[in-house]
Amino acid sequence: MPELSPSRGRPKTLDRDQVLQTALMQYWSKGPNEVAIGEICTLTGASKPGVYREFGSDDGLKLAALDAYSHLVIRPFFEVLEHDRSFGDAQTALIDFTTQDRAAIGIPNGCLHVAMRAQRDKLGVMTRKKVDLLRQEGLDNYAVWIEQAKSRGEFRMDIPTDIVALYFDAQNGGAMRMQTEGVPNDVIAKVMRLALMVIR
Amino acid sequence: MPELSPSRGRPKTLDRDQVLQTALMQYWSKGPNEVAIGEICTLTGASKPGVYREFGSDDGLKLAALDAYSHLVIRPFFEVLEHDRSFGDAQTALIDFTTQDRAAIGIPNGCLHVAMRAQRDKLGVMTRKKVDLLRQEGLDNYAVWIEQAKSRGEFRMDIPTDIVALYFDAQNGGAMRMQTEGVPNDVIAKVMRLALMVIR
DNA sequence: CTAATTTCGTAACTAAGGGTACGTAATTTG
DNA sequence: CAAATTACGTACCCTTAGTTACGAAATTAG
Repeated sequence: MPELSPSRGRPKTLDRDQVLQTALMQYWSKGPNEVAIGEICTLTGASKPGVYREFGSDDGLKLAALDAYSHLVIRPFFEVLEHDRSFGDAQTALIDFTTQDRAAIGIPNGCLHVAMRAQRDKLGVMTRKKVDLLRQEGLDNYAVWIEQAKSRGEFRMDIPTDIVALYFDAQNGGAMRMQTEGVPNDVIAKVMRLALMVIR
Repeated sequence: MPELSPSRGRPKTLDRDQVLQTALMQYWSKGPNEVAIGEICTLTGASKPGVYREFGSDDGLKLAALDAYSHLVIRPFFEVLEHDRSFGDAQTALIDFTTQDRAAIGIPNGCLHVAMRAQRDKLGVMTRKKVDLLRQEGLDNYAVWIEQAKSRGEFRMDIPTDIVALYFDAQNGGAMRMQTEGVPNDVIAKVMRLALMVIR
């Protein structure tokens, strides 16, 4: 059902991927509600009707950007936890991932998902739904990781898994907020190491 | 220099305090950028020019609301830490304060200051400045509390005070975000107790 | 009572930003 | 080439929300 290069008609010139990447970077660096569609058009040279034809609405563009973000950042983030290393190794890998030097690799500080969670009410229905879904998936990912560690005897059994999952989610959110607020990455790393001391 | 009831002229009818309280509650419960000035006018029966005469601008009204909030909530919050009880007692008092049943006492969930920090870029210059000030004051308050606990031997000396202060700030932010997202208070309390296990 | 003073509130103005109507351009099919 | 088809982008529309111009209303001083 997708329009796979129709044989007739005027050829498409709008660069979907360029618009999407630009939108993603703008939303990520400035916040999802500080960027107007017209601004993305100016930056990419696209026309407003072109963008609307491609993404349907503001909500659609934000959804597409968040989806791209989830593949670019969130998925790799949770893959760090999966690879069967020890609980301790995974934790340091997680801290490294979170506090790596963003400027050096050309990506913005903070987390688009965390930012969207903080502005949930201002988002369209589709994006909001995706935000909620990603939040739940994140908690689930933490949960399986923790259960695994418990079954290996690497984590204390006396704290419910869902509480620990919320705790990790909170630490990540806190780290991302600090980064947004300009706290240096090495300081954030120290705070995260403190946070992970609950693990004996 | 304040206009203390001028002897002449039409008497003022605008109820400053009512407008301020309404604005505070609206910003607090819905978020500082989800409430239009016109809405506050409708709710209070005030006229827009009246509100502007009293508060100067949107920025001025938000500043006044945040200031009221700091006296109503933030100050009492940090006073919990001051009263010379043990570090452990102060911690449980802090959790109780944070996770008390808001609906029962008629105050909104979440924290206006945390919400404003997340929307910092959308605020006017005056409110933004106040937000930053309150953040710094908060960190300072945590710091003196921690130093005190250290000097009493109630807290490990091997972690820098400023790191612990950022950690506490992050936990509070996380708790407030959970509350906003609808996590039940008893669950939040459990997460906070886990967070405070770093203390020995 | 008149002038001076202070506040009131209706009815605008203005800018920003999401969204689209519509005429035009570029292609393929027959 | 004509018809059908698909995409393009200028120039709007419309709503929201912050802000104010301005004439009327209340009050006191002289």
